[in-house]
Amino acid sequence: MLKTKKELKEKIFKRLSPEFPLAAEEVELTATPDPSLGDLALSIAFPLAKKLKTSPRMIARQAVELLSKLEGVEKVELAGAGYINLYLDRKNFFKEKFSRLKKSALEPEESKIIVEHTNINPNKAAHVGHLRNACLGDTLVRCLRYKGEQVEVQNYIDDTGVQVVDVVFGFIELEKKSLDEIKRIPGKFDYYCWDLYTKVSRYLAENQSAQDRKAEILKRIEHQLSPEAEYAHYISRRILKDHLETMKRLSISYDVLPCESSILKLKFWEKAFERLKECRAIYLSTEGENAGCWVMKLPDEQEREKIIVRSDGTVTYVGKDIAYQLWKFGLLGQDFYYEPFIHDNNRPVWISSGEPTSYQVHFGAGSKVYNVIDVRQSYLQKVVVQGLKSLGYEQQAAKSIHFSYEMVALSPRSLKEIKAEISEEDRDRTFLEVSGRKGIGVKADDLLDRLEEKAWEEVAKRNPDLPQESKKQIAQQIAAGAVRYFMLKYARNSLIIFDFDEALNFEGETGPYLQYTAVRLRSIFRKLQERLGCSYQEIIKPEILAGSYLEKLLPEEAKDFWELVVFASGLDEEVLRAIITLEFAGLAKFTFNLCQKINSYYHHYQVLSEKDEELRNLRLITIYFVHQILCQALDLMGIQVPEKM
RNA sequence: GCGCCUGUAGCUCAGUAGGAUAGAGCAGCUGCCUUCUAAGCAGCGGGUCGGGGGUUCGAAUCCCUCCAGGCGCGCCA
Repeated sequence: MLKTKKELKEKIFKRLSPEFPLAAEEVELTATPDPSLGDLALSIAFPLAKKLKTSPRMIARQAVELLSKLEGVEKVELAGAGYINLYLDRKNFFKEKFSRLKKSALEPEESKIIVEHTNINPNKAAHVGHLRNACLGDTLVRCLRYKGEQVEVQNYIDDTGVQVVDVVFGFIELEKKSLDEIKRIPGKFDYYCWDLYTKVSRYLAENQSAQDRKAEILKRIEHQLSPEAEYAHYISRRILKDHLETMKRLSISYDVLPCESSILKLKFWEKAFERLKECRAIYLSTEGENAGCWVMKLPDEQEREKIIVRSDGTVTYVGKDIAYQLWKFGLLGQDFYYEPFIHDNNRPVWISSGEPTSYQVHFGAGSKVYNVIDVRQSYLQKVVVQGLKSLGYEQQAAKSIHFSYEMVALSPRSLKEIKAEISEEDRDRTFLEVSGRKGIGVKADDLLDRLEEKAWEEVAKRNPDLPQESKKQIAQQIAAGAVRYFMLKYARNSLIIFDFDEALNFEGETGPYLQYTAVRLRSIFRKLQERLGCSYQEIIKPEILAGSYLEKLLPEEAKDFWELVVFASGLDEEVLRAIITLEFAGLAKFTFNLCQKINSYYHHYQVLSEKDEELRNLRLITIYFVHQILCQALDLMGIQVPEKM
């Protein structure tokens, strides 16, 4: 539809501009409120009427005449107070759209786009909040690739930060475990550390004196001293592997894992620091409470200074982030070293190293960067962008996009289910923020396990004869589809108050409903082979569309057919809109509505039992068309289509 | 205190670079399985779009104001 609209707009402008004071970008084609009013609406008469001091209907009447016999348009009509409605040439439209199936009308604009997402501290298991981040990030990646962009997916690993230090502290000081003993801990290590981290947080809050010992461990890890650094390295790597396993369950993968330890080792910050000092982006505060710190000022926020380097000379998190952002744009003049960390579908996932390796691979140096981080870090992301601006990198600053989204919180019911211990002050709240520190959160794998269990039962009920292995695989696909749709269906500004009943629902506007729709469409083609002995490839050929098939349809079916085709053709527009607004709820809703329409369509119009062969084939081709687009949309959201359900 | 965000059906949410009659899902109630999978389809009921003012041909959408809620503003990450 994107292509059709673009071509039409140009033609319309050509016809109207000699007669009316009109700019090309003022020609807007929108959907009509009702398909019976035509396919596309032009509301240009309203602003023109104002300019020319006449009535919109007068303008519209004149425009309708000027637009007669437009190529690709069957009829132009005046409607309402002054709308100009266009009826598309159905036969040619469908023919063209069918021949362009699987071809995106979108075009790439960047040389290389970097998307950073997931970024879970490697000291505990992933929870539902992390799932939202990863699902949004991965969907963005898929949409950008569909648009034709070259995309590099990064997952930043804060392997030397205080959260990892807390767990190291727990193993050394509370559990008194040697590294070998830690290595022998069986089972899910991220779960083990989830509990330990909560214990440590409580212990540190109650024992102020332990803070010094923790600070010492932090220093020793930053300076790569034994044995603390080995602890941190082992723990973070093992948990990272667990995280990657969790994400794999959702078909989410990465190209490269840049680590904070490498940034420290290769002195990325020192380099950035020199530059920031040189161009006076930051300055040494000499008086007031920030005396002795290097600080940055945000131009529009007069009062506040942001501390970048502490008075003891250590750099803050945001400082390191500026250096990291410079590297992402290839502005640091230096790269990490890399080695393969794991293999995902025979493709290496690379991890950064501070030491030279034998691998000649390079990452970073993007022309546009998306950082998928929740809304609470908006201020810090602004500081990072300001850093780039101050260094004179205006263009890169403009292409540093903070993809922000609201957090996931837990409903009182969910809190009860996970048996969370809730403090007195939190008791009256209608929801509670996920907190790794307090151990309050729904672990990603727990949620996926519960979904899989439920899906398995449903599959077994319906398809008892399937082999165990198939049932398991289908259950996994359904569980993943449920999670991914759940995370996308809310607008990113909307706080998700997580509730098990809602997340575990497979009916209505859910991932499994979409999957079920695709599975059933697919089974029509399978049954075609089984019952009638012919494959759909024999029937669905482009030549068929050259015939006079559409004329065979009775008015009611013609209307339903056409509405379906026009709607399905909107995918490209929907994807482009999603990329521009960074909003995937619309794409999710579009796919859901497409499913509703196709479900309704083939309930009304039987396919295989239709005696009239031409009619049957036309229905088949319609269903094929929609099925293709549906599968594309599902793929963009990372939702797989099971063989059976 | 300052900044950002949110308020739409009983519940959860779409719809906001102004556009034709405000939409879904869940929950409730009616029908439809000897039929391409009932994880489905068809239908019914349900609304002062937080309140008030303004801008105009037209406002859920833009502006002002008030009310309610959330988040952020650390020499934490």
